[in-house]
Order: sequence, then structure tokens, then C-alpha cells
Amino acid sequence: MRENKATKKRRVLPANERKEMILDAALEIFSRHGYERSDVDAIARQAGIGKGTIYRHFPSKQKLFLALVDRGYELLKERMKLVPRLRDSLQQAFRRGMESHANFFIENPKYYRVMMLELPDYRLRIGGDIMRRHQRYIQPLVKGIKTRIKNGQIEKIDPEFAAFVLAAMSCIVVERHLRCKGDTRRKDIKTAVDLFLRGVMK
Amino acid sequence: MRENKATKKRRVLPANERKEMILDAALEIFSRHGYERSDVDAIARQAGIGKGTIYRHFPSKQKLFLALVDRGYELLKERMKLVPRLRDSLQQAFRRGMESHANFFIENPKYYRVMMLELPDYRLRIGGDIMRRHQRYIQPLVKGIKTRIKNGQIEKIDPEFAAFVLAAMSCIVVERHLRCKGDTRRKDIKTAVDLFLRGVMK
Amino acid sequence: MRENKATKKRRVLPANERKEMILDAALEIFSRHGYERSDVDAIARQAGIGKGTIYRHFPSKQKLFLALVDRGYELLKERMKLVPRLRDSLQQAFRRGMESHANFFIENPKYYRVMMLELPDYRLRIGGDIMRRHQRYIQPLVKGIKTRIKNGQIEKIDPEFAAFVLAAMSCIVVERHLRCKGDTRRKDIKTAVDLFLRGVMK
Amino acid sequence: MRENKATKKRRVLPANERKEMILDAALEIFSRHGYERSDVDAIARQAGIGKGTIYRHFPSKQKLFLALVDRGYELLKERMKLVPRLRDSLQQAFRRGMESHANFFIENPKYYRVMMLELPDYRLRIGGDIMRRHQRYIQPLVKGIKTRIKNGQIEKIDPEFAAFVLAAMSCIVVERHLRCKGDTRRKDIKTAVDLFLRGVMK
DNA sequence: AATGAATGAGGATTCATTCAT
DNA sequence: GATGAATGAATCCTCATTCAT
Repeated sequence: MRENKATKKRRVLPANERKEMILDAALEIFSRHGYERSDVDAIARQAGIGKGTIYRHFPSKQKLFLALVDRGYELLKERMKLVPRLRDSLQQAFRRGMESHANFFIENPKYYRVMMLELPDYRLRIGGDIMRRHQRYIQPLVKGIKTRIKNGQIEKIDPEFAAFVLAAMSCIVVERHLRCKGDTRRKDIKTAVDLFLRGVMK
Repeated sequence: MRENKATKKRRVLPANERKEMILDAALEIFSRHGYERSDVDAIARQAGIGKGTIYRHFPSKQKLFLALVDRGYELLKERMKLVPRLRDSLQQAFRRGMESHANFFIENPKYYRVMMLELPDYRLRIGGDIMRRHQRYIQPLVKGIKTRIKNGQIEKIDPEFAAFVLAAMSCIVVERHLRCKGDTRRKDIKTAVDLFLRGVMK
Repeated sequence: MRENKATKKRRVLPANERKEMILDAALEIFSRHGYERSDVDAIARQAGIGKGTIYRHFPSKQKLFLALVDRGYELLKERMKLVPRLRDSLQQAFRRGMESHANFFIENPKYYRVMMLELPDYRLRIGGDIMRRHQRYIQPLVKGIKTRIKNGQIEKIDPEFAAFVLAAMSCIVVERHLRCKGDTRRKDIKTAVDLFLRGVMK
Repeated sequence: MRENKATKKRRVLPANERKEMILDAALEIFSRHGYERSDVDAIARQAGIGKGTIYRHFPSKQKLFLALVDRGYELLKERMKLVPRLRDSLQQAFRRGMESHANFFIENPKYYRVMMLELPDYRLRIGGDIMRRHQRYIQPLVKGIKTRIKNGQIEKIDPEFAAFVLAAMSCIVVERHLRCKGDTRRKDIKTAVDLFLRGVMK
């Protein structure tokens, strides 16, 4: 009907690419408005595709959201994988760990919003689903700490508790950075790691 | 049509009592389902009153939620007021502070859900209103830390950062407790305070 | 509870006075917002009384509105009663009739809004009730015209049609006046009567 | 839960047709109950479609009503366009004008109710929007009268006033006809035009 | 008699999901 | 496969009317 719509051909893409496109759009919209306030319509528009297409690839808005969170954790995991070499000094290990974690979210603030901000609200709704993911990603850290304890490098401390503290500190770094009072990142990471290390070292 | 409604007598209450009733019901529902998924109808049913009554006392769902959060901060403040005596030792001061904070939420898990879990999602929705409240309640803690620094009792550290760490630790205590693997509270609080103090003390 | 509310004592008034008060308030509100958009609440507030009191004196919002329209027609009738003396010349008679009619509404624009503007909208809803009133007040005019015809003073013309035309012209005068392009009243009335008379005179 | 819904198939229509369908239904409902008492639900039911479909095509109830009124004026304009040839005699011109106008509404009494009866109530509600439309449609008539005056065919008379009188007369014809005391139309139109012409001719 | 708190049916609008094209 | 029109349950809020005080 409109000639300038002729440009946008209905294109058939391989399922993978389509899914990625949709997840990109979902990231944009969910991070902007939160889960409940995001319309599937808006996501489709953002992706430049029809609403029905989203439902061909994801069975529901909720599942789409979960897939997005999963992708986030995947990316985060990849980023973290590079990090913890046990031959690092304690200092180095924790600093590098926190740097990777914080930097990932600072560089991907949309994922921060989707994965962290929605997390608690989500717990009320999808409960387990989201929490399980969070647990899963915290586990490596817990293990690392356990090892350090076994090695006698740090005090006996509940390793899960310690892992949560580290994660929380990282989030604080991110939030302060995103609130943008200049680049507090470097300083904050040092502060955090120092505090933590002094707090747990023998 | 409905004959079995004779039971429910209409009761007139003083505005204060009504408001409290409604807030009680709102606490129940909001903490159970989160803000967006709670509907005013459900709150009315929970309160055993008509929907219109809620609107007589609160101009909108949002304002009702805010009023509930306010009541929460009020209760928390009262609980915290008893705490910080400067002549307390550092140990005592921080332990008692964290105890009060964590215990308040452990004893009032519904407020925890409403005040803490909704907070980030709310940031995207109502933004300022909620965050201002959060800031306001963190401030005293920031000041306390500043004083300790000035007194030379603890290391120079960004006081806001430190305050956030303490608050986060408290939340971790609460969450672990609510996830109910036995009463980890006491141990966790000790762990947290020890970690923090060793981390910041000179 | 509030001392400055002490002024407004709950006063018991004779039913008549109360009714008048309420009708005054109703005139104010209905003329301002139209029937559907006027809240009984607003009327009560305008009257400075409780909502319940209105229902003690009028069984429903609708009946209150009708009572108000009735009072309007009563006032209009009184104003018109002074007018039509058959010994007047034709000119005089019609001019004075239209003057009285138009002036009544120009001086009581709120009644104009309530009686004229709502009239058609109302016809859809209360149907007969309102139309009957309108008919009743047009009748004298119809009779007058019939007499003039019988007297051979004016052409044979459907007297109801003629009466409607006169009433409509009067409304036009009022509307133009209320739209306030200076005082067109005098000129318009002359125009109207001249047009009508020339139109119907033998 | 509902098994007997199988009958109603979902039909996809081009936007134009859908809009027309909805406007048809709206005409039916609005003319029956007036604006405020008509609910969107009823219009959807009348159109045999879902409520949401209406909102896909019209952004709000109000805009839907306005669109309906616009369609009415469009139809009326088309009907009137056929009319005024300046070479017509005065008699002919006015008679044919009034005939067209009155007949349009007599043949489309629903439009009469929507466009004319709601008009005054609407003035209080939407004000400008509706009134502007009314003005626009009166203007050609005003101009026609001005021309006749300039041509010296009729007396000097306020042309807007005269136009209003003609429009009012036409409405009277319509109303008398709709109240259905036999077909008074022809006679009434003659009466009206005669009255008017004698009233204004030199 | 007067009050205004309480009620709940009703109404406009949104949006996840379905399905005809 | 892709599309977006269609759907209607769900939701917030209003307001005429009732009734405890």
C-alpha cells in the first residue's frame, strides 16, 4: 500500500538469528521499562518484526524474559571464565574477579537492569526459575572461596555468605558507577577488594 | 441474586483505623504478588471491605503502595532509633545496628519483600519517590561512619560505599534466614560484622 | 475534631428551605458540567451539606434534575405571565413576549443551560418527562397564535410550527447574547420579531 | 468453560471496512442512548466484534464519537452540495436547501440524534471540537444569505441570525416529522420557507 | 434530621495471546 | 514462516446510592 514500506521485505531468517534479534529487542525494552510495563508489541516494533513472530520463537512473554536472562548469564559466565587462575595471588584473584564482574555490568548496563533489578521482583513471580540461575552463577565463586579456606589462605567463613558479599559489593560498584558521579570504578573496586581481603584474611 | 451476603455488615471506622486496616491488607497482598501483579480488588477482599473504600482513603494504587513503604520505613526507623549510642564500642555499635536492621526484616518479612525486593523494579517505574526514601534511611548510617572515620576509629574509606556494604550484608543475612536453612541469623550477623570491622579497622 | 469546622453547625432547616438550597446548588453544578458529569457529591459540597441530605429530599439524582427543570419552568412562566395582553398590538405582543422569554434566559443563563441544553440530550434518556414540560410551556404561545389567526390578524399557519419558530428565535437571541459579541439583544429581538411578523402577517 | 462459542469466527477486514462497521455500530448505539450512556462494550457487541478491536481503530470513545459526527457532516455536505444554484429563484433556492437539509435528517434520524441532540450537551463536555464542526457547516449558508443581500434580493438582515433561523426551522421540520403525526414534512417545509421569505424579502 | 463513610456495579482502556491471511 | 488484526479477560478507578452513627 505504501511504497516506502516496500523496503521492509518480509524476510525469512534462520531460527537462531531471529531469536537473537528478538532477544536484542527484548533487552532494549525490558531494561527500559521493567518486565510488567514492557509490551510484547513494543518488543516486536523494536525488533522491526511482527508480534506473531515473537510467539513463533518464544512461547510466552515470560519465557522470552527468562531466555534473555539466560543469555545474560551466559555472557557473564564467558567473561568470568577468563579470570580466576588459582596461581594468582589472593589480591589478584579477587581483584580480577570483581573487575570482570563489575565491568561486565558496567559495559552492559541493560543486562544489569534486566538481571539484577528484575531479579528480586521476579522471585515473587517465577520464584525458583530465576533464583536457580542466580545460584548457579554464584556457585563457582563459592567453590573458589572454599578452596582458599582449605588452602588456609583465608579465615574460616561461611563461603556462601562470603560469595554473596563479594557479589553485592560488585553490584554496589556498578550502581555507583551507573549513577555516574565520575568514574569511581577503579577506586571502588580497590576499596571493595581491600575491605573484603582484610576482612577475611588470616 | 446473592442471598448469602447477609453476613457482612457495613462498619464505619475512624479514618485512622481504616487506613491501618487497608495498609495491613496491602502489605499482605503486595508482599505476596509484587506491585504490578497485586490488584486493588484483592487488597479490598483481603481487608474485607469494598473497593471504593480504598479509594476513599488513598487516591491511587500507587499512592497506597508509597504509603505502605512509608509505614515500613517508619517502623524500621523506630526500631533503629534505639540503637546507636556513640559510647558503644565499635564492635557493639555495628553489631547492634546490623542486628536491629536484620531482625526488623526477619520479623517482618512482608516488609522486606515490599521495601527491598520491589525497590529496583520500582526505580524504573516511580523512580524518585521510592529512591528518595531509600536514600533518606541510608543517610544516618553514612553519617555514623563519617564520624567514626573522623574519630580515627576506622580507616579512611568512602563512607557511602561502606554504608551500602553494611546494608547489603544485612540483606544477605535476611535473605539467608528467610530461605530458612535453620537459624543462621546469629552466626551470620557475627560473620558480617567481623568481616566488616576487620576490613575497615585501623 | 477541627476547631475551624465548629463554625459549620449541623443545622436543621424546614424542608422547603433545604430543598431550595439544594436546587440552588444543583443549578450551579448541572449548568456547569451537564447532567452526567455532575456528581451528587459536588452538589452536596456546593450546598455545604452532606450527601445524604440530598437523598432525604430527592429520591435520586434524576428526580433532582427534573425538580430543577420544573423550578426553571415555574420561574419562566411567572415571568411570561406578566406579558401577553391581547389588547396589545401584534407588534407589541410578540415583541414583549420574545423580550420576556429571551431576557429571562439571558438573566438566568444557568437555567438556559439546564433547560435548553440538556433538553435534547435528556430526551434520549428521560424522554417524555422532559418533553412534556416543554410542551406544556409552549402551549400558551400556541393558543395565542391560534387566537390571532382566528381574529384574522395573521395568516393561516400551523400554530404549533409558528410557536416553535418563535421559541427557536428567542433561543438564538439568547445564544448570540451569551456568546457575548457585545449586546446584540435589542437588535436581535427587533430582527426576530420583524422577520416573524412580516412572515406571518396578512 | 464456554463451549458454545464455536459459532463466531474471527474475521480479518481491511481497516476501512472495519472502521465503517464500527461507525455503523456507534451510530446505532450513540443515537439510542446518547454519548455518556453508551458504552464501548455495547458498540462492540452491536458490531459483533471484540472491544479491543474498537480501540485498534479509534484511540478513545471520544474520538470515535467525533469521527462519527464527522462522517455525519460529510454525508450532509454531500447531500447539500447538490443544492444551491445561484440561478435558482430565491424561492427555489431556499426551498431546495431546506428540503435537502431536513430530508437528510429525516432519512437519517440517527444522525439527527447524534449530531443535533447531543450538540448542546457536548458543548459543555468537549466544547470546541464539536462546535467548530457546527460552525463550519453553517458558514456556507451564511455566505449564501450575504450574497442575496448584496444582490439586493433580500432585506438587510444579520446574515448569521438569518442562517440560524433557517437551520432552526429545518430542525423543527425534522422534529415534528420524527414525532410522527403523519407526514407533515412537505407542508412544514412550505410553511417555513414562506414564512422566512416573506419575512426577509424586500 | 443530617452526615459522610462504605459499597460495588459499571465503565474506559490495556495487552498477552491467537489465528486468518 | 511471518504478519498484525482481532480478541476479551483483566485492571484501575468513579460515583449513585445506602446506612451506621
